[in-house]
Amino acid sequence: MLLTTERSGVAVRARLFRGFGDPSRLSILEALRSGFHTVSDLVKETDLSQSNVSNHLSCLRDCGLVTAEQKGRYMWYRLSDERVGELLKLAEALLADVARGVYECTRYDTPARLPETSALLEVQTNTGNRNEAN
Amino acid sequence: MLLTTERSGVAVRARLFRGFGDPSRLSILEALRSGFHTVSDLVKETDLSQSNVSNHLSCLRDCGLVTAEQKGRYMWYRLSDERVGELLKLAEALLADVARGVYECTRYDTPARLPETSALLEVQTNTGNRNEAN
DNA sequence: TCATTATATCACTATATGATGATGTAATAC
DNA sequence: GTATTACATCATCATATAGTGATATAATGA
Repeated sequence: MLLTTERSGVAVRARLFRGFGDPSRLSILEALRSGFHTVSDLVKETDLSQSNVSNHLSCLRDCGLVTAEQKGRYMWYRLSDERVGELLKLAEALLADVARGVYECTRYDTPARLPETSALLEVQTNTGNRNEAN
Repeated sequence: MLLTTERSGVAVRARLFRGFGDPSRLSILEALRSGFHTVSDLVKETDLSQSNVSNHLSCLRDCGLVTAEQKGRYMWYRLSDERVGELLKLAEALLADVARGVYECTRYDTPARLPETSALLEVQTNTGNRNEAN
């Protein structure tokens, strides 16, 4: 039973989106859009530490977003499917139009984040409530 | 300065993807694919608590993924852009093919999750390393 | 008016998640 | 052989995030 999109597909798809939902991983994916990269390539391009990149790659591989192939002592990574690139592109386009929304984002008190990149990025993701509506 | 996709766009886009990257929010977005819904509609359809739904909606609105309009004492929510639906669809299609990847996922020790939905969903997202490569 | 319905807000708490640094392990180079 | 390079793994810790329950608010209905 290969759970694809039906039952409990929501949780799996959420996982998939999470793959894209981190700045470090997104940087890696962006880098891979231009083709094969080794881990050290990615370390250079993203300015992340080697273990950090490796761990994220491991996660991305688990999610099925990238695939790897060993050649000598190098591991060559690439996007697993062109639709990964399409998703990135589509999100880009979407963002260009809903940017105002993201722009305005500052829910609650903005729990403090990178001082430089910050401010505009504070799209809080919090939740809460009661269910008396039953 | 309306940061769209250029500088620091990675962080913003990651935020956008995070909007999709949670099972509860994804359920809400899925429900909204079929059109306008009130909060109470969504509470029924998703089995989440009212405050939970409201908080997630607040987050989704901040991300620009949904928009709302008040009519009387009801708030009518809908997807803000058809590309939101397209992203959901594309991810669905992608998942159908990379499902094997997600299927196999169990990184580290699988920190315990929903006993029923579980197992297959365990796409761990951890990271780590050292950077001596400098 | 008061009750009820529909929704939002928020403090609080438990858990998930990301980054780091240390270390393991192959593959090549010398 | 030893050294070095390329990468993976993992424990640890700090922070982000989601859910809950209580409460606020606004709109309608009686």
